[in-house]
Amino acid sequence: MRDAADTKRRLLAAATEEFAERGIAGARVDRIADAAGCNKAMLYKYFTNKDSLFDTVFGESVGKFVLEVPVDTDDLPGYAGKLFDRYEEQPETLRLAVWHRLERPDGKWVTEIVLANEIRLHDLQRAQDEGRLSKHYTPMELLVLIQSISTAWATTNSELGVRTTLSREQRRGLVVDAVRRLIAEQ
Amino acid sequence: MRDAADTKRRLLAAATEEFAERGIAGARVDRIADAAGCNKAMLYKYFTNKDSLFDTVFGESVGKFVLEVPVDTDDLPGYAGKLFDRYEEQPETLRLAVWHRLERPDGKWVTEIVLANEIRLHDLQRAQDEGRLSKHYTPMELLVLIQSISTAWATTNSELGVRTTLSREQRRGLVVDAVRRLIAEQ
DNA sequence: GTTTGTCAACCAACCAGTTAGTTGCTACCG
DNA sequence: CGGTAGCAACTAACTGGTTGGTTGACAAAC
Repeated sequence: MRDAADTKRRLLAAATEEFAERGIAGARVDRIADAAGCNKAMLYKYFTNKDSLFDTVFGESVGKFVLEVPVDTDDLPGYAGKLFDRYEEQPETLRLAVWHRLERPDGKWVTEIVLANEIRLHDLQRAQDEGRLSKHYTPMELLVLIQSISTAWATTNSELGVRTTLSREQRRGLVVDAVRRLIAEQ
Repeated sequence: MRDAADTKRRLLAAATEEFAERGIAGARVDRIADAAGCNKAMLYKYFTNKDSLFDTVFGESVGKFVLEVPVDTDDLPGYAGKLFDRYEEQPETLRLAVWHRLERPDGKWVTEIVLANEIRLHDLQRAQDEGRLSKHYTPMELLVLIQSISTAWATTNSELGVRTTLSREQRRGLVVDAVRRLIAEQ
């Protein structure tokens, strides 16, 4: 019954859900503890406070993400499609990232993101040097474009009435096709 | 000295800043009243509660936005550039929209958005019918793509270390060029 | 018996929303 | 013109409930 590691894991899972849903200011510490089936004191023992709990949750979320969706420099449209799939299946990742950007603008940079990004930039650069990838955009420009296009549907305000009229497969198709067009030679 | 309309305007201005900065859950009603230089009770007289104050702020922000940035179906890259400019110069608009999407997912639809969107879709459709615009993407797909590309830089998490390394003009150039590529024939 | 995990109860600060009372403007009356 | 009644604009202080964070007592494992 007594399992510190498991308690910690349950707290993290509950916190992930709560933060993804409501953000930092909207999240309630009591609700997280309740959902984890344990006491608030545990939360403050394992994570020093609300903000640092969020940071842990976000770091963990990003860590999983970069492991699970590696960039394929020889198939950027396919990469964009995989990003799209991941955001569709686990929207918490994206929501946490948006909350992070809005609510912790000067929070410590998550090293997982910085490192993963440097590797991606380097890989793209090499693909361009070796002639496997169009040089029309710089590696950084490519990353920004692919990122924004793969999250296009998720970040569109619902007023466009868009979510309902197109199937997931159609929306995915647009993402893949748009990236294909961007990196096409000429 | 006693000017109801002006008090209301000051409250709206203060609320816009506070909500854009901190979102709904993070905003403080006292802070808004203080910044507006008036009493909290005034806020509750003119706007019934915090949520409806946010709705008013957001509706007003969107209303101004759609008036100031009309779509030009014959120059979509230029339209994307204007969107980019507007988001650079008045980031509150975009921030409010993101807070809205995160914190009021089932709030009432802002009619300004719905209407403006219908008009845009219709205009794009006609441009395609008259052969002035590529039919590769549907009007709705075009809107979603243009929207996401023009906000690409603003919605990229700072971990990419991107904001500092490229000038505003360079970032704008990318947005315009990407849209140009997407709607190019062939 | 000592360390470690757990919890109920507690606290001070905070926060959205209310109320009872005051102030300044103005339209009407003499 | 001078006085004043009425009303909208405004305010200070309060309320009931919530929130992040703490603590001291107890229980289980070793």
